[in-house]
Order: sequence, then structure tokens, then C-alpha cells
Amino acid sequence: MAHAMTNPTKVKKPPTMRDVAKLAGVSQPTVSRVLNEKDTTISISPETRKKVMDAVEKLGYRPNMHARSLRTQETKLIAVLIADITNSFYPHIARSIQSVAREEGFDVMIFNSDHVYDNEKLFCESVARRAVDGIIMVPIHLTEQDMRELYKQTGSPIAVLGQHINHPQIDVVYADDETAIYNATCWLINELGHHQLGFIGVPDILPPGPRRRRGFMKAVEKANLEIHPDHLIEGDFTLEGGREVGKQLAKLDCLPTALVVSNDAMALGIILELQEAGIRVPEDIAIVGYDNIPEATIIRPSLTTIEQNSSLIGHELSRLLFERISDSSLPARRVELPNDLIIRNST
Amino acid sequence: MAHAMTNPTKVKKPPTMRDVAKLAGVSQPTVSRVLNEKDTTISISPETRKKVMDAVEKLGYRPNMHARSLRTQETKLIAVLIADITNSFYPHIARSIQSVAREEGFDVMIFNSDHVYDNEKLFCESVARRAVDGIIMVPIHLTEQDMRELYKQTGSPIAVLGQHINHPQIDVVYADDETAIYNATCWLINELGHHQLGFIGVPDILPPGPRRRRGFMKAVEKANLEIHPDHLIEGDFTLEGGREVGKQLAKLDCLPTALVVSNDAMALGIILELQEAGIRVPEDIAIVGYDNIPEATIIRPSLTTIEQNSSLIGHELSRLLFERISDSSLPARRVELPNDLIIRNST
DNA sequence: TTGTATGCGTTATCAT
DNA sequence: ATGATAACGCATACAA
Repeated sequence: MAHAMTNPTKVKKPPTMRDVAKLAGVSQPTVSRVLNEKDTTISISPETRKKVMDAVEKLGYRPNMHARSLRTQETKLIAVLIADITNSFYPHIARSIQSVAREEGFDVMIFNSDHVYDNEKLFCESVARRAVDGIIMVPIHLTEQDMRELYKQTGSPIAVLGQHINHPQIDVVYADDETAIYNATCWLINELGHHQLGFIGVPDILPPGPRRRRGFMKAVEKANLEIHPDHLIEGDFTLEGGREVGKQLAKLDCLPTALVVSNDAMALGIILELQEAGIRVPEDIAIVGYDNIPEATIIRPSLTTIEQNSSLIGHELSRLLFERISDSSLPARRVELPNDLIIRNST
Repeated sequence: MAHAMTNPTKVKKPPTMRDVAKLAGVSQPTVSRVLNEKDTTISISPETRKKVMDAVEKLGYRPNMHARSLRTQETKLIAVLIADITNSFYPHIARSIQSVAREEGFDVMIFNSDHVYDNEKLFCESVARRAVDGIIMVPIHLTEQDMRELYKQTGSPIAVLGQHINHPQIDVVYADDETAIYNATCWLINELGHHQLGFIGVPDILPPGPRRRRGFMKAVEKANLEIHPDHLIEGDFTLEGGREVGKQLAKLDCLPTALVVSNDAMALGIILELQEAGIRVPEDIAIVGYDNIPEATIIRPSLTTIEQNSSLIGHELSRLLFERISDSSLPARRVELPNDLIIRNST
């Protein structure tokens, strides 16, 4: 059987510059020059350019990014670490990062940590091997030390959401959540007259945990209020976790009249479970969330919450990153985000 | 100024195998062998292995994936194209793909098309350059021809959600949405006694559009029902698009008594706008969605909808893909997904 | 068991 | 204006 036949087990490899060069009757470096016209000091004759472009077209040639990266140390690739892609807060961030990256001609690798440290470490590993041009991350457990290490290994610019990293090559976007929660709590106390408050936090190992709890505590202490220990509960940032908390609350003999919840996803779960148990929001218990995810306007009552503009966050993170990619001498920057209370019907 | 100082503009490059080899006092290929122990036919002495591992440890050596890929034609990278990362249907898919990929030792590039064709084409471009090991996609406008072309250029295994592609190397995961919508519509007519129905679709250029409309139409034709032209509207799969449709409906003199909507995101927007206008769901108008995204259980009334198990979808897509990555001789497969009606309170 | 040599597809530095 | 040639970091065929 010696027909001309396509080899079924081995895939035809894509054309290379050599193939283009051969077809165009020029040398391979000439093809490279034609394709990378950026260097204006060099010039090539119109006819060879045409020959080359025709060959490129005919063969459907695409440059091989791996070879290029190996040579140039540039990957045109950025890596993004987010904590939970199924929490509506994050997809909007990912979306605007992606859209900025696309404009800049970069591809995006997205990693979802599901809040687990091991996954965050795996992210660092992958990123080190892949030698990406930039890194955007929402670290949960990763320490400042981990991040310095990451920078040392990769040399890549890094932009971080939420953690105050002290490093010349790491830019930070953050919101003053402590103050925002302090203000919201004061508002519950002073404007709405609540005296029995509760707070749903997250374990202290999650960085926003202590900050947000502190904001709440400062406000109640300032007002000289006592907090019942049953009204201080920890969740895990997820809607399901919120449901657990909601069930726990529903069993209590005595509910707080107002609840500050560390994020919207949990607040949603709590509201759904409380309503399930016949407890009314806000009549029996007022609820304030944090994030202003889209569901906050879908749930009834709509959720009073502290806004984080996630599209803006993604935009700022990528702006900082790409600025640093094109100029690594930039000083480290911190951009603080607005963080306003949006009053709706859950309070 | 000739102090020993770190060069501030140029970043120290990461250690290579040569560095490891030099430090360990062996040759570079030996380091390669120690690190890729998979080949059991080859053996290396315990002492050199130790020397090498010590050097690796000391230098913090990480293999350079670009160099490796160039050599092996393997990237340990898959590319994923989804239509709208901010639609809760997709993040769950992305999440399970990511989690399977992580187990298999693969990284994931995610592209968000926002339903636009140009972005889908850019995806194909990027993926061709990047020579990924596999592709998972939820194409919206991409034609079968585009996908054959993509396969021809990349030679990478492809798994697709929703489109029935006829190609030996492209696996497909799909749901019989036409039948599911047909059944749901019949149920509205026969069990719930609705006679004035409406359907919110999407333009025919979006592939699910014709199928889902056909399912609806077949059911109403079978029941000999007339559909008022005002009750056939097209949206764009987004919640905001649903709001537009809702506003349009609210202005109508005569509403249908039941509405079948092509996806949940639009259904949510419609419900919110109708309620805004004082129209009650389901008393004034019953609504059925499609997808069963998490928000379907958050909105009040909770949304009756046709379930698509997005975690399962992601799982199946990645299973098919990784099976084909390890064995390209597999025949093309189609897996059909369950697609059951979940009855809640919007009907 | 280990070392030498080669090539993957590019870009960059020389020449010419 | 263009062509040789080398080098990026790694894996592998072959030699020792």
C-alpha cells in the first residue's frame, strides 16, 4: 500500500518561517524582518516583501509563540489568579482584564483558587515555568513573602487586589473596607437606630476577615453596644456557606435586629435561609452586604451593600500591570477604590 | 561607581539546566534525565541524582515551559473559549474544566468572547500561535468551517459545547434543547392550561436561536395555538437585554399568559422589569427560563427553568478533551446531556 | 550510567 | 537590502 495518503497517526506540523522562506525564495531571517516591520531603521525591497507576504498567505503561516518567547523572553501572556470564579464578584474583574489584555495584544491564563492555599501555590509554580509577562492576583492565603518569592523567580510585574504589599515592583489596588464597614455599621446604629447587631465574618486566615471585623467592632464599641457571642459567626465567602450561617441564625432564640455580612454571596444565602424559616428581612432583621454583586439587585428585598466596582477593579489592575510591563522603572503604586454604601431594601 | 550592585534595569534571569548541571558537576542532559524520570528504561546513579536534586533545590530551578514546548511540541496548556463569563452559566463550566485540567497537570487559557465573532476569531488566532494541546469552546458565531480550519492549523483536539460538528477529531457535548423547550411548552399548554404564549428568543445568527424557537413553535402548532407577533421578541442572552424585552412587554396592551424565554439571564431581566411595572409573576404571566443558573433560586418568584448542569458540562468537555489528548485515535464522540424541567414558582 | 551533539522556530548580530 | 550564523533552554539519538 503505497498510495499517497495522509498519515493518520501523525499530525501535519504547521508551516515555519523556513517553509515560507523556501516558497518565497528568500532566506529565513528575511521573512522574520518582513513580519516584524517595527524596526524602521531596516528596510526591505517592496518585491521581496510581496513575495514573502504571498508565501505567508498561501501557507497560512502563523508565528510560533513558544519559539519567539524562548528567543525574546517575552510571552505576550499574563496570568490571573482569582479566588472564586463562581462568585459574581470575580467574573467582572476577569472580563475587564481580558478586554484590556486583548487590546494590548496579550492572552490571559486564568486560575481559580477556590480559596485554597495549595491552588494558590500551584498558580505560582505554573506561572514561574510559563515565564509570563505579568501577573494579576487576588491572593487569599498567599503571604507577602510568597509574593516576593514569586517576583524573585519570575521577574514579572505583579498587580494585586486587596493586600498591602511593600515591594517596588508590586502594584496594589485596594478598598478601605475597614472604614467602609465602620461607616455602614455606624449608619445602622445612628440612622436606623439598631442596637442589637451581629456580624458574619470569615476566619482570620482570610485577609479581609480581621479588617472587616475590626471595622464593625470599632463602630459598636464607639456606640457602647454589646454584641451577643451568638451573633458573631464565621462563614466562608460562599453562598452555600451563607446558607449554613442562615440556618444557624434561624435556630437562635434571640436574633440581632441588624446584621453586617462580610460579602454579598454569604448575605444572599443568609437571606434565603432566614426567609425559608419565616423570618422577615428587613422587618425582623436588617442585612448589609459587601461587594454589590449583580444578585444584590435580584434578590427581594434587594440588598443594601457596600459597592465594589469589579469592572473598575479589573480595569485598574490591568492598567497598572500594563503600564509596568512597558516601563519597569515605575515606582510601586497603590490605588484606593471608592467604597460607598448603596442603600436598598434589606435595611 | 563600580560597586557590586544589582542591575536595576535588567532582571536577573532564572537558572537553566546548564546552571544546575554546572553546580552539580554533571552534564546538562543528565539533569534533564534526572528531572524526567518517567523513562524507566534509563537509570541514573543515586549519587548523581542527589547532586542534581541538591543543585535544583539550591538554585530554585524551574523548567522553562517555552523551551520544553518548542522541543516536545507539547504545551501542557489548553485554551477555553466561552461566550460570556459574567453569565453565571459559564463560570461553573470554567471552574470544572480548570479543576480537571489541574489534576492532569495542565494550565488553562480562558477567552471571553462576549458573544462577538471578532473575538472568537481572535481566539482562533491566539490559539494557533500558542500551539496549545487542546481546545474547549462554546462557539456562538464560529462556523463548522471555522472549526475545521482551526483544527487544520493547530492539529489540537477540540471539544465543543452545543454545536453538532461533523469532524473525526472534534468531540461534542450538547443538550437537546429543542425537545426540552418543546416539552416545557407542551407542559405550559396542557398541564397549566395556557393558551396565549410568548417566546423570547435570540437572533438566528446565534445557533441556539433557531433550535429553541423551533421547539416552542412545534408545541404551539401541535396545540393549534396562534401566537401574537408582539409576543415573539428577540433578546441577546444577557440580563440587560432581558430588561429591554421586559420594558417592551410592559408597554403591551395585551400580555401573553405564559412566556418561554431562551435563557435564564434574560428571564431574570424580564421578571425584574415586569414586576417594576406592577405586573405579577406568575399570576399575570408565567415564565419559564433555560439554564438553571444559581440566580434562578434567588429571584422571587423562583424561576421555573430547564436545567443545564454546567459543572457536569465542564466535566464532560474536559473528560472528552483529555481522553483525546492522550489517544488521538479515538472516534469522534457526542455526549447528550440531561435537560429536565425544574418546576418552581414562576409558573 | 553518563557525556556529546543536534535541532525545535524564532530573533539578533554579524557580514556582504 | 539580504544572507550566514549563533543563541534562547530543553529533550533526545547516539556514542562512550
